[in-house]
Amino acid sequence: MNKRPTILDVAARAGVSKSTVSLVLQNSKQVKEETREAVRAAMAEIGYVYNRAAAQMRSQSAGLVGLVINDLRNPFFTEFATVLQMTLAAKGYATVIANSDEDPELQSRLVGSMIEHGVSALVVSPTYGGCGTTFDQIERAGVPAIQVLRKTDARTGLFPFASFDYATGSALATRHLIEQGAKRIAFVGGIEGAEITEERKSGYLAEMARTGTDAIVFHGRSSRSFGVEITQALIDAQADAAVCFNDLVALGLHAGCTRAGRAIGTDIRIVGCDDIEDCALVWPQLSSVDCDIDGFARATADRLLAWMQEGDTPPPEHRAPVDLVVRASSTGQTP
Amino acid sequence: MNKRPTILDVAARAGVSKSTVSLVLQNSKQVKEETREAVRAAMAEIGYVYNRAAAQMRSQSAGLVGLVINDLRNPFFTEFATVLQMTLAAKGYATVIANSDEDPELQSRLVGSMIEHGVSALVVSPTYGGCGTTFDQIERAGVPAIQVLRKTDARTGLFPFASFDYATGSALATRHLIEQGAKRIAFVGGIEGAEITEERKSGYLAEMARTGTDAIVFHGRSSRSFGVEITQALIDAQADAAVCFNDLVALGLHAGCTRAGRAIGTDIRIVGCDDIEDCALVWPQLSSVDCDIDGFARATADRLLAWMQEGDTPPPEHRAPVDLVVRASSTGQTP
DNA sequence: CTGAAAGCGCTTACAG
DNA sequence: CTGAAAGCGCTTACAG
Repeated sequence: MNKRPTILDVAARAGVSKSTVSLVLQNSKQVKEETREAVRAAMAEIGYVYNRAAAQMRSQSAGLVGLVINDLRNPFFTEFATVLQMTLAAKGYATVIANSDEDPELQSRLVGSMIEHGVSALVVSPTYGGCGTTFDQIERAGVPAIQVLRKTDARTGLFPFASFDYATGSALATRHLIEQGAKRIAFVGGIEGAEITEERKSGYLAEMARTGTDAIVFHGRSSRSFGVEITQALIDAQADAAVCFNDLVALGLHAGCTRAGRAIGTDIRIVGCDDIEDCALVWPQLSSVDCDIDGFARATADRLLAWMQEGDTPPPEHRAPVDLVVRASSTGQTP
Repeated sequence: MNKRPTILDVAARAGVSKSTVSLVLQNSKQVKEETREAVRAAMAEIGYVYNRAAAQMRSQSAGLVGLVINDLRNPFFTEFATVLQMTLAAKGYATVIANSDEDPELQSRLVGSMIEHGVSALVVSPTYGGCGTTFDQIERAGVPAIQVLRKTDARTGLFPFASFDYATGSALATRHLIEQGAKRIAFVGGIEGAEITEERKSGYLAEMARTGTDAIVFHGRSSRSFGVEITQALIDAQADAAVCFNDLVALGLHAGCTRAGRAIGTDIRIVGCDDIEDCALVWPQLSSVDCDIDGFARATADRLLAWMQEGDTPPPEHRAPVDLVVRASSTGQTP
């Protein structure tokens, strides 16, 4: 294979100088339409490919955005990553995606690598604990970065935070269960002490306090398997309803109750959180707090682009609204 | 913010020449241990960050691998992407991940962008149809690329293909259902004519032919929602068992049967394919053809690294073995 | 609107 | 083991 042609080859072919070729590459309007066409034709003829490394070196911008996610296997994050990536791609940015797998040390290495690659900005859904290094690193490199869905660095002026209004979401869910006649409502899932858990729990606790009912809390992992495992404890506690930390826990509980022969929607009412696709695809269908993750991902991409390109720093804290989607798992009414 | 320090600054600080710094960066053993330490210390003191764009430009290698997936939201692909990314990260490669969303035109643009970014290799799970452009592009750029899970370009010498032995998998599933006493076994899901569908179906058809039983085939999308939708058609066809194209279809069918009041494992026996995590987390648990996607992803990463680094071209076609995991959805025996 | 020249921060032979 | 020099393929002022 020959070495790749450069702008010099294109220039020779088109009979112009290499500066002109460079300007065409940047869509500068100082170049006459005819010339532009001629250059484009020359590029096509000799199979020219743009060398971004060279451009990046000179212009200090790579057209690359870094995305580091604490758990990429979780479908909620997968959806976020996918939509963010596709939105950025439509604007000409490639996305380096990495899963930190809840490992702060790995997260820090990944971020370091992305900085070396010259990412123009970072989006981080951080691990809990040990994030200091990571954000200090980002600060030193001077790369714009936003924290999404989890806030682990308090400097939201430097690292703006965007998430959903989860407290309202769980309050809505709890109130709905009370209206359905539930008497013993449990909160299930989420690691105790994690900011997001406390936030989602706060709406539940507020409603329980308001109605003078005892709170029943089962903390744990945010996975289907935790939902399955905790089912018996809920039955033992005579819970007749559950506000779950997220849909995975709710779906696990759903499976656990089916297994235990408890009628979902009557014996036990379940509400999840995130409204992932599976909620509408299990039977009975699962009620959930709907977070418009596609819209959130697109908005995040837009905020990031405005920051990178126009220098508009996003607001320190943004909360996207949420919505309760009522289905059979909390009403017992199968459509 | 000051501009970032370069190797010249490091060299000045450490009192050596910039060549020496460069050698330290590359872990060359021509540098004395003491010198190496001094250089490292200098880098830490002044907060040096390696500039890969510059390195890439000179050395023609970016330490970047491109991954293009036809459907990144599918948990099977998500798992593949995640493990591949993590394995490559452990070897010092960053991964640019993109979802082509089954759109050949988008796929071609994404691949073009990755080539511009100077990826050292590509892993593609291609869209069906219109892949010609994409692979021609890759060929012109001379970038090593492997096709995974779907083969859309016949030039497997140029673009080695790696997948699972799906035909054996569906044959195993079908034989198992026959042994369980199923009389009317359907094949459910998968777009007719797609190579992977035909491959999975072939094992089923072979077993049906071997036992002289009529085949019942319902083609369609590979999603949960298709599984839900097709349930009634299966009931109408008096099917008592289903070999599903994948787990998503099987899980949709699972939900549909629960809704319709059909006892899974007795009235209707279901086997999925891929053995994603959810199979063990629904009730009754779902039997499935286990594809060790983690192992496959790691093996793919290794093959890719050997190709990039040693020039070892992978074999034109690789088939990873599969395994039938029997659970309650096909036996009716709840553990 | 186009051309000649400098330089981005590294790596790579080549001397010493 | 270390230093001086060239060059990777672009972009960016600066003239014309």
